[in-house]
Amino acid sequence: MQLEAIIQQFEDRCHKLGLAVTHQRTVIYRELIATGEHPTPEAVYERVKKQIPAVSLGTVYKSIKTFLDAGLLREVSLHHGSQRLDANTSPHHHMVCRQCRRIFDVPADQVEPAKLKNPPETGFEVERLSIEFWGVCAACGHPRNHR
Amino acid sequence: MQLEAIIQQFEDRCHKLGLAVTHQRTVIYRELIATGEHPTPEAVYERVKKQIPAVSLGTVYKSIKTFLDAGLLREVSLHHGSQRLDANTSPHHHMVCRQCRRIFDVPADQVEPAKLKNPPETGFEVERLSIEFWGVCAACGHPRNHR
DNA sequence: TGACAAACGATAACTACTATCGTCTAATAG
DNA sequence: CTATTAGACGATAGTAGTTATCGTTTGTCA
Repeated sequence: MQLEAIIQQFEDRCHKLGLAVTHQRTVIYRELIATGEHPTPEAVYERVKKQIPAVSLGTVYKSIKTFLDAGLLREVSLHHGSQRLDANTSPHHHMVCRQCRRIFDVPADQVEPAKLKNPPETGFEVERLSIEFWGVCAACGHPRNHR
Repeated sequence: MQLEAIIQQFEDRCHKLGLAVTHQRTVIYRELIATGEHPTPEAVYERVKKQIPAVSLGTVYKSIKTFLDAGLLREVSLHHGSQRLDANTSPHHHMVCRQCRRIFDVPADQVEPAKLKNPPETGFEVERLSIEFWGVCAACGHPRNHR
């Protein structure tokens, strides 16, 4: 899809969600789409600042949070913030609650193993893989507003 | 394996690695093993403090870093620290370099999909899954000291 | 076009983590 | 079983990443 069509869709979704379509939000969203990478908020801020020199870092953070809540954007990982340690030496994967961020072990033999069909020709040397089942744990219930 | 046998093994590995076996390290490691969860360094500190009230938070952080470097411990995720954003709406997974932490997309159709053999009876509602291939990217080379 | 809710920028505050430094202790060599 | 010493410790200051507060500005809708 063309970038401008994506921006159009973004504006429509904002209207539907009752979110004001501001110049800042549009530029921030455009930069998030335009970069093929997985930027940090700081990196987004640097890109946006080139177009809106007066933009505030707080605004970038607030906009990102708004987009995440609205489902316009995803996080690569649910674990940023604080480090989580794993001393379990037996092969296992994880279930992660997206609300309370609790982590539950899933023994490896309960999982149909994933693998790359075509080993990548990028020179990337895969050493191990980590499978995470994202969802909502029993304690947090099963609300409908998915991210 | 019994807890005390694991501690014994821990002390042997410390000696082999040239790491001093201190009371603090032993208690920290024991608490990491004893908790079935995936604690934050802060949570480990709280547990250790009950046994060594004078322990410093810095020591807990330093010990954890030492254990990670030595391969005595793993991180649940390579992404703690700063948030990483994902505006790519097409189904995909990730390859993550454990050195430079760069993230590369892997289209979902290149991956043999994983799934839970026995849907968990824990009340955990799985919404989506995230597969990460951990390794070393071409730019970082392929050193031998794996984590 | 005017009213108002909400978004903005500036700034302070907070959490998670790392570095520094003087003291203490585990490892070792005698 | 001591003496020596590298390195591990606790206290504390500093940094990075993020969130909260507040007065001003702006997008939305009547």
